[in-house]
Amino acid sequence: MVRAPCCQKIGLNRGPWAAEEDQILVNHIGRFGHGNWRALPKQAGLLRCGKSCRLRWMNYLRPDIKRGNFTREEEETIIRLHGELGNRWSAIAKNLPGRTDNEIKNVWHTNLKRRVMDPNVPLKRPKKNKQKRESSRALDRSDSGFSSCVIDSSTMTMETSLGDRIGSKLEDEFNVSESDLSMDFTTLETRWNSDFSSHAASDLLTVSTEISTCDYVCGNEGEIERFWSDTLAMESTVETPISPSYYFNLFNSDNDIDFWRAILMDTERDWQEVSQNH
DNA sequence: AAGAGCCCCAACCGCATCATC
DNA sequence: AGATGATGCGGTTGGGGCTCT
Repeated sequence: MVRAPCCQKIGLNRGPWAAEEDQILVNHIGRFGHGNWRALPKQAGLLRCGKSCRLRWMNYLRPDIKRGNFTREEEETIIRLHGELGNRWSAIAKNLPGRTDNEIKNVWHTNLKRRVMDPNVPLKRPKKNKQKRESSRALDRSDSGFSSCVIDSSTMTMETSLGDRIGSKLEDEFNVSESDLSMDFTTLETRWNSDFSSHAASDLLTVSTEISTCDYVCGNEGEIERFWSDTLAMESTVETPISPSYYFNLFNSDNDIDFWRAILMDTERDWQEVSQNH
């Protein structure tokens, strides 16, 4: 019996994903999840096969994927597990959080295999920050430069020019004083409940977008900014359930693009719920 | 500077397995 | 229990970027 193709391929896009397609897929999964891959592309308005969407999400767009070079420990884990499990890449990937089976398979074939066969063989040319394909850079997380954020999240005290910039934004638009920005979290929560929570979603997101895209936080000027300005350029006049913990965790120095994506997805979900209730 | 060859990795393909009816 | 559809998995490919000559 000949199995029918997983989808009607005539007229569907193939090959590298465009930034717009990535964004559509991320937005759609953020809103509705991915219960049915076969139906997803049609629902999302993507000219892609469901299988292709799944692969793109699982191997690249999923929020919990770790990018960048494999550490020595990860490589040793792969070598050890490959010795135990063989080419069961997905099983190996389960032991390496944030790494995909495809990525592990690639690193095995391109680097680790020859090291195992002959430990004296030198490593292949060291990986540099080589330019990736344009499409693959659409939502690239590996070079977002978020680590340069230096807010002290334990005390919520703003210490740098980033603080000045965001601080003035908060002062101007939310009537938040400098002393507010140095409050401990409990005080801040109280203050939020009494004063800040009446702001509309669009106002809050204007600030969070500015924070996420300002050059202090985003070293890779342009891409993330585009992503967020495009994605968040939606109107909302309703109040949202964005909580102070959410909002002020924006200042955590460990935040990266995954964090911002999670914010986006949750916010969109919240908007959906709020809109439905109106 | 240019081009040939190599390397890397995202994406594809086909088969296996699981889920549902 | 078997048919059918959906998803997962591993092997492979193709093209862009990098290095070498």
